[in-house]
Amino acid sequence: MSEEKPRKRRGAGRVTLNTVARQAEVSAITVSRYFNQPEQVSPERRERIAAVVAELGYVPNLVAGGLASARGKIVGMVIPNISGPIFANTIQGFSDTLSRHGYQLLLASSYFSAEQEESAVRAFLGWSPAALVLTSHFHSAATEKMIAEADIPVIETWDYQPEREPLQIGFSHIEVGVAAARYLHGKGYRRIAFVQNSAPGDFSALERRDGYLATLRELGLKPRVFAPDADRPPFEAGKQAMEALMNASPRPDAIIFANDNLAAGGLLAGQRAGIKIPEDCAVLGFGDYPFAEMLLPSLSTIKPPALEIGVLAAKRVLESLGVLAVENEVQRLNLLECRVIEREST
Amino acid sequence: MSEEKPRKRRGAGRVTLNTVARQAEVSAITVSRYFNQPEQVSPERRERIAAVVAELGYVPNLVAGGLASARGKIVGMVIPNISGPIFANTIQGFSDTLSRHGYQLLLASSYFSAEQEESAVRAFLGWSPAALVLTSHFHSAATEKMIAEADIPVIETWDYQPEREPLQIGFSHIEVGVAAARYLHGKGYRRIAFVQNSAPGDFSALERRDGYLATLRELGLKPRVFAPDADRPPFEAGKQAMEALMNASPRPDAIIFANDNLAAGGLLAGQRAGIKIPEDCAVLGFGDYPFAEMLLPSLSTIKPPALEIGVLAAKRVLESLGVLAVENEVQRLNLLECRVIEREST
DNA sequence: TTGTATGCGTTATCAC
DNA sequence: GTGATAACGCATACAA
Repeated sequence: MSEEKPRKRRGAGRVTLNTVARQAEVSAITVSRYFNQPEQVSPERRERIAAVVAELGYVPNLVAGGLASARGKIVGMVIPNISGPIFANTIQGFSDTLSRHGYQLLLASSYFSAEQEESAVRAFLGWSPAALVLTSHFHSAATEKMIAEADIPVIETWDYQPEREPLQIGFSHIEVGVAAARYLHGKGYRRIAFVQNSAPGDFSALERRDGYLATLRELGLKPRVFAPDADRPPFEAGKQAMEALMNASPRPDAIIFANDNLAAGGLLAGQRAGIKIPEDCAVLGFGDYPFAEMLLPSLSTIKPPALEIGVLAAKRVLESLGVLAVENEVQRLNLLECRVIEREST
Repeated sequence: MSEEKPRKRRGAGRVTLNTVARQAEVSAITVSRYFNQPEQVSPERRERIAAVVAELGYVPNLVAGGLASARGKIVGMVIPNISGPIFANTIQGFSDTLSRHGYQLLLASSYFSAEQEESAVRAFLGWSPAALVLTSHFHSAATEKMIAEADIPVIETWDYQPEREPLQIGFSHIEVGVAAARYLHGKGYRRIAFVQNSAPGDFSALERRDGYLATLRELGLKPRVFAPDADRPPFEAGKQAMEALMNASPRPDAIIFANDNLAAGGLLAGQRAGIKIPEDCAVLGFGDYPFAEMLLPSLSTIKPPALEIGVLAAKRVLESLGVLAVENEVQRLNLLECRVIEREST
């Protein structure tokens, strides 16, 4: 009796490729081809297989496939924090684009910590992912080594460093700092301060500061940087900064915050202290978080291409896997634009 | 020469368990135990193995392990949308708790579509995940069938339906509707309206509405439900609702919005139209999105336990896998609380 | 505590 | 276009 299923140790009675093959009266490899290169299977058998697959509710075991091919249909992504209002869009765009092509997203967060990133990358590599997507170009030495040896596409997002080897999708944080300073200068502000992020590992924010510093010097203005206490929650950090700067002399007439959370904290603190925004002091953020347009006054900010980064990263991954046709020529660098969103606070 | 590596077809020259075993002069299974049950390996060999692992930079192949054990250290999660301000916290809590115990997160979004959820579940099952986490109890028949046959823990989050079999972690949306109506009634409002979500698949929001309806009838008040156009972006849907309701007669003196995005849209539209909030009309949201406290007037809302849901879901998963000790007795239901956050808009 | 034999479900290789 | 066979790298079962 071919019905007699031998008692297996583990996946007892599970429907496998062989079950389907037997029932459709073809070989296992033909069923495999039915899923991976359907055009190589004759239409007649295709139908037979399709019927059996539907009847048995067969789901291909991607783990076995991954082991056999040493390349799983899975892509690892490490992001500083999942719930952050900007990165969430990147994840969304990335995940959706991937899954539309049969790839799955393996996700972990690093909280701006190189160690956490390293352990995430290590864990991901154990799944022999088809590709890896990281954030920024700041990694531990061990991470650098792993990705160099992994022999899979690695993409760095939210950053742009021409001299680096990995494919990059993002923008220059230094240029954002430059653009912020120039924009405020163009509006007539002259005592422009910069408030750093309170998260210690956010090196990209420091690059924005550096762009600001260089630009102010270039313009012959005196830069003024305020650093909130490390690890202070962003709203409070913004408040702390605003209070400190408003009591300083000379008092700034415009403040660039490292991100919108800080800016919102600063904005509210300023209003509470009776400071008119933007008349007494302009406020500029970064991120264009959803609430930016809902504040009173609404928050001027610099909008990073968060969703585009995710979508483009997925496209580049799929391209380098041969799943998607390559757009134009192969581009090693993918520089996107940040836009200044002018609202009421400047 | 034992150095002579035979040319392999696929993972040519890759460092495997056997490479480590040979170099450490132990058997492969001992190295396997070193990773999975270290306490069963003698300290002396542990050291030897550790040294070789570090030297070779060996990373266990989780794909092979998953195939052999028919249970990967991976957990699938389907969430309506990743970038939504509330679900993001659930993902964050879930992912972090999992990864702290060596499990990885496989993530997909459904956009409130049962079909997309189904295809995500199907793809996940191919990875033989250790567990599956879904949102709400609304699934397609095929999904129900798959999770019933999968023989792995399945947890439903953001919901609570006592009669259902799967483990649930969440709260009763009906009760949220009840609480919202009772709260406003308690504050003296009598013409209380409800604005539905514009996303058609958000059935949980409809349950909140049902709770509202039941309560208003119970209180002897006349309910009034407004449904914005389907798929209209939330801010605009809120605006549409507010404008429609303010021109209605009798005009409501309080509005419950299906979520904070709608509420924010309504709030701004109301102010623009010269309506004083909460004097002319109170506004209550749901979600406690980050911007809620930053609006002017700040938005009263109902705060769901987003982060806790994620953390608790991960804990329950790990418990049922035997990774974590079970808290107290095994609980099939995990009912969490939503709190009314009273701010200026009510 | 440690080791041997075997199989997990698929795909690469090569032959037809 | 189709199939037989041998890996892929690890963990289970059982023995020592």
